[in-house]
Amino acid sequence: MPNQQHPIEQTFIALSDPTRRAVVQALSEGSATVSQLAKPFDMALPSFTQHLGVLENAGLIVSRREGRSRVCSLNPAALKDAEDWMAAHRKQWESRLDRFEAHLQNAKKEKSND
Amino acid sequence: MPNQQHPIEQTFIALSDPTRRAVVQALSEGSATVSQLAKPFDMALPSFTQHLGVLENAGLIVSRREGRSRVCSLNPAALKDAEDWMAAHRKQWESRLDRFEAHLQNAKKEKSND
DNA sequence: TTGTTGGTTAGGCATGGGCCTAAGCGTAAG
DNA sequence: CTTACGCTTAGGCCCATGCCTAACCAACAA
Repeated sequence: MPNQQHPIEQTFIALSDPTRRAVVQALSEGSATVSQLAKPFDMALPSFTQHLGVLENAGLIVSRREGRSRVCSLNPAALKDAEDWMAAHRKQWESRLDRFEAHLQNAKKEKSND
Repeated sequence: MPNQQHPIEQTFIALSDPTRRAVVQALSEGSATVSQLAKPFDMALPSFTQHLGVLENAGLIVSRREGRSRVCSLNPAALKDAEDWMAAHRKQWESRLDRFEAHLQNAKKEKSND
């Protein structure tokens, strides 16, 4: 059964492999079956399917069975979650930097007022 | 010598570990020395320093020596690069979805014009 | 000088991840 | 019914990663 919880950790793990990032990139162009996705890679199919499993487990992709094929599509929500995590910390740091620079400006002004 | 190239791969690898994400989170609150950062973790110092090495190698943090301490700070640029990568693919997929839905709407309208 | 503090280097162990081949299994086609 | 296709399951190999301890080094303190 597919893991219904998709902690952000799984997203970063999934995206830390070049094959899996390439799959995400490919799927951003549109849905595709397993063998269509696998074609560009010089890799045995079971290895490739394992990568898809990691991506699906992270919630980055979803798949539906269609005849004897399996069609995969991107799930933007998981990407968004990871983006948000990074943006939150980045912005907090950037705003601290801004306040620090403002403080420096302020100190400079105070001094020129002496 | 520190790796001067920071491909996006290193960023995702770095963020795929809970200890390292916690460090990023801590550093978003402000700069800190190695031992300050290490304190919350139940881990030998060499293990922790290794994590800092991964983060620095990914360009996520920078550090300067100060006396016998080493002060680390966050580098928002690396976070931004990874955010951008994800946002690009997410948005491309979302816009495809939008066009697809518009197409469905269109087909529906055509049919009602029969 | 002698210690102490803050951190790094060296080296080793155990688990996990990525890759493979071989075999199985359900669906579709002949 | 038999064959072919599109995967998935099982199991094994190998290297990378995360963790440890022990030893080292450089800066400051007594």
